[in-house]
Amino acid sequence: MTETRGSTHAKRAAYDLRQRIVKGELPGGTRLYEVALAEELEISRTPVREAMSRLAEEGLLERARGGGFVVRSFTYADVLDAIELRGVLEGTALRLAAEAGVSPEKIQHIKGLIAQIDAGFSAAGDPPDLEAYSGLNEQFHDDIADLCPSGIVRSELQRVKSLPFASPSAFVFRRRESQTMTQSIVIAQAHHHAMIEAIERREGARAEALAREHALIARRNLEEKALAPGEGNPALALIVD
Amino acid sequence: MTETRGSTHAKRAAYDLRQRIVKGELPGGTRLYEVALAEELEISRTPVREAMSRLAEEGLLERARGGGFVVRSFTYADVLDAIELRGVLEGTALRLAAEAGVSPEKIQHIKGLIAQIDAGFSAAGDPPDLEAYSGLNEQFHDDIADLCPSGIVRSELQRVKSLPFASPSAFVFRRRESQTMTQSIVIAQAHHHAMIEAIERREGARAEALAREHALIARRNLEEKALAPGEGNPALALIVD
DNA sequence: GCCGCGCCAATTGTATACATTTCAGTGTAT
DNA sequence: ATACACTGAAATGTATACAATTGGCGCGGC
Repeated sequence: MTETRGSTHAKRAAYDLRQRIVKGELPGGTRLYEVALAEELEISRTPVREAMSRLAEEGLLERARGGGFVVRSFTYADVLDAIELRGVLEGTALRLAAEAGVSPEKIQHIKGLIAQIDAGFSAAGDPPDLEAYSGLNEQFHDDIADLCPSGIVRSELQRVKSLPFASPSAFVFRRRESQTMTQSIVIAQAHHHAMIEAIERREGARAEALAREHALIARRNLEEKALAPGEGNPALALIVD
Repeated sequence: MTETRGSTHAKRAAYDLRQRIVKGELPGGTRLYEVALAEELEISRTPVREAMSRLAEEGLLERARGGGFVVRSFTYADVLDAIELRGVLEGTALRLAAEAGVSPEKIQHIKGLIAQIDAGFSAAGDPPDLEAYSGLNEQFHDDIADLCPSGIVRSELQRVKSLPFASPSAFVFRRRESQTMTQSIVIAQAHHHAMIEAIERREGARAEALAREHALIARRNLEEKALAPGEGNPALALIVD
């Protein structure tokens, strides 16, 4: 390993391994051998173990019986479930935010983000720049989760979002895929408006329901995409079956 | 360290550290120093690091900036939130089970557990053996979670339950605390009956609502207990403020 | 007084040798 | 044929020496 990034061998190894797993080069179920990886990365076993431990914390590896680590297997059903779970946790985060109340400044900040997304829509109604939308969408989801007063809920939501296919931006595709894809973005943006309105009005149940429905868009996009296997979304490379 | 339990030094050290953290001997925010712990446990730094990694995976430790680990801090609010989150995740697990349908054999198994708990109630209506109730209650919660068809949801629920104060049995106290405590067990058992009925009838929303309400019993027990600080529940020792 | 710089001790990061465990393969006895 | 025990290679577990980094402290300059 020359230089991927990071300051210590362990961090670089973790980054490198993470990339390989997400790209599907190390399929689910693959056992990782310390010696082999150490030789390959030209470091000793110690930082390799450290890296594997970090990835286990992230949920990308599992400890194997009798020691060692195995790449965690994700089935197609797991991906669908992870997206649904993300919706459940985002819903809980928003409900708690709505119930506790959120300062007007924070509400305005979120509304500003939503307005930025609105500004990206052309008169025709579809966004000219999916790349920009993806970034703003991710920002929106991060910032709205921060409204949740519970650190426990925030951290568990963050944990689920860290799974590469459960991120809110995982299935905003980078080019116009179909009519329904662009339509789904319009619907998603309507959800964004409704979510912050629900929080502002302290309508917890509505905010929760919206977040769940919102996640179903990602789920539907995936299902549509999976039926038409084109150039393959990179976030799906680690699905084993 | 002579022998707590486990087969390797790392596992024993993890067990030992876990105990110390849960008992409050290592309060939240405490930094763990490898050398000091290694000398204390009479092992080398390597298994100490391994143990700390495992506890970080469990969520009991956090990686500190600049390396090393710190005992995670849990506030009283965190504990309440964790219980609520457990309810949300159990609710999701039960809803998915209800929606997917559960085999009659598994339903019967759960009903058998519930009947065992019923059998423990005396004619007067309160359980003679809180210890036995606690065990059966934990078993019930474990087994009902296994009905969930989603491995992702099961594992995240398991993760939250592993926090010592978020376990379903954390606030079933070992002796009769008060009139309301024993009453709450009667109510909890009614929830148990209703939950399996909801799953059997494939009433997903009802099952979800019941699980959330059920968790609120634990939350209420804790709140009542916290107002009257008696001999201190061990599961609460790790709360920092 | 306050800021910045550099040094030093403490702590973690890394390499490596050695110990132990695991597991598959193989043989034998039942 | 199956079960069991043995064996040995391969893997992880452990100890330890050394390297690199961090963070605090004091000194000096401004």
